[in-house]
Amino acid sequence: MSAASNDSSLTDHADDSYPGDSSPGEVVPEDSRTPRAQVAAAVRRERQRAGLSLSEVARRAGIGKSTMSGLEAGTANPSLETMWALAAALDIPLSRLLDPPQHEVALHHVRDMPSLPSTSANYVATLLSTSPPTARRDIYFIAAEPGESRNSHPHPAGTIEHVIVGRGAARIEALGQSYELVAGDYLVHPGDQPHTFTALEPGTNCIFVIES
Amino acid sequence: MSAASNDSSLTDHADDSYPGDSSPGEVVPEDSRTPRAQVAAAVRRERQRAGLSLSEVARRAGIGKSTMSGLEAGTANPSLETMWALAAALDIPLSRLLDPPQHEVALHHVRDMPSLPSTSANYVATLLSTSPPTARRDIYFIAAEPGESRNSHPHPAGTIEHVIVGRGAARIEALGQSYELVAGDYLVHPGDQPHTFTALEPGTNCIFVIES
DNA sequence: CTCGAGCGTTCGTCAACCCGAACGAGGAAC
DNA sequence: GTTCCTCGTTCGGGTTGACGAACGCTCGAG
Repeated sequence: MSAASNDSSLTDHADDSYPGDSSPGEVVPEDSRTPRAQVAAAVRRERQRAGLSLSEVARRAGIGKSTMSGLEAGTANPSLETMWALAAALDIPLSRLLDPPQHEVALHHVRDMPSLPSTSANYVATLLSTSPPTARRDIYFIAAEPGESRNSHPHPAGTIEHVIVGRGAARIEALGQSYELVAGDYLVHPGDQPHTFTALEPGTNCIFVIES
Repeated sequence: MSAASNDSSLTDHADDSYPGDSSPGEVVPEDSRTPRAQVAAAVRRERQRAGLSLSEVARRAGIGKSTMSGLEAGTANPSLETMWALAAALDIPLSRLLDPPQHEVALHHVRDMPSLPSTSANYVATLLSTSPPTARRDIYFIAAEPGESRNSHPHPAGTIEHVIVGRGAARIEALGQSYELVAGDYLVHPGDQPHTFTALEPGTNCIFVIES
């Protein structure tokens, strides 16, 4: 319970430069690629980030201190429920303890990316970013020309669609209403309802951020 | 490596309607909130998605069939290395086996767009969508003119920044590298590292999606 | 029909994960 | 000085996860 009482996270932790993992000749290879090492580093990092002691986290998570100790030492192979409790105690998604190397820089040129087959010739959608497992969101780049409207196929229930016009102008009809957007305008609407998209100017493009 | 190699997600998976799991009075409650049930469902889904048999996956992962069986039945509490091997065999990120059913949708119509005070006159950022407490992502619209570069203030650790250019061109420097983007180009990079943004053409605008 | 191969489940056995308790170290209060 | 609290680590012990083997089952070849 409790939860929510966590704050911090606003203070600027500039001291995260933590030494190269020390622990010299261990029984466990510091492969940094082995799951144990990754989780060990992540657990320690998140715990220190929350400003909590090892004992305190163990208490909140309802796990033994020894478990925590071995975990941070990289000598443990924790079970699912242990990690689950730990993530809950730290109030972070579980995957934050597992996805170690936050992706680096990746540049994608629109011409090199696979465009989706579009039913109409005046509408080209490019998938920029597929949703990683943790966060469910896709990012599309849309280039559209004036002409026929495009009826969006219905997305799963609960989907939310964000539309930002980067250039040109567009009309979006959703929930029986019609909205006109120019560059910079932003519309959010439920994606599971039928809606139509129409470019109003040549060279119109926009971004779709689709959350589910 | 890898990065962005995800595909699928474009095709409309309409076949995921899998029966309500039958098995009425089990020893294990189908809480669907307990980590076991979530992992059980995820494992089965991903395995069927790969078109592999339970035995085949077990063989590839180097784990026992019985382990797989219990896992999909929701009666097991797998260890970290077991899940790691499983994810590797299925060629998916580990966290895909753990992603919880994202809760409801907090739908908020954002009509007003408060512009942020910008240090430089050639750079206007507009907060389009603030992140609800559950999902951590903000969406900004940036209008920028050529001139001085803008040094982005450091975001909290773990933050990821997506940049999509809608119009014009821009140069972004991150992790010691310099990238030039034109309309439609998409760059993702860690937001907790120092980075600079420079517009290269008049009337440049772009979208920032910031995930933390 | 008979046979063989593959699938998914269940059943013992062994190893290991998890826990509580005890330990030494470092501070703060008195 | 002493006392008390907390931190993080190291031990036995009980519980449980992982494995291999055997089971019933379905499907297709001969």
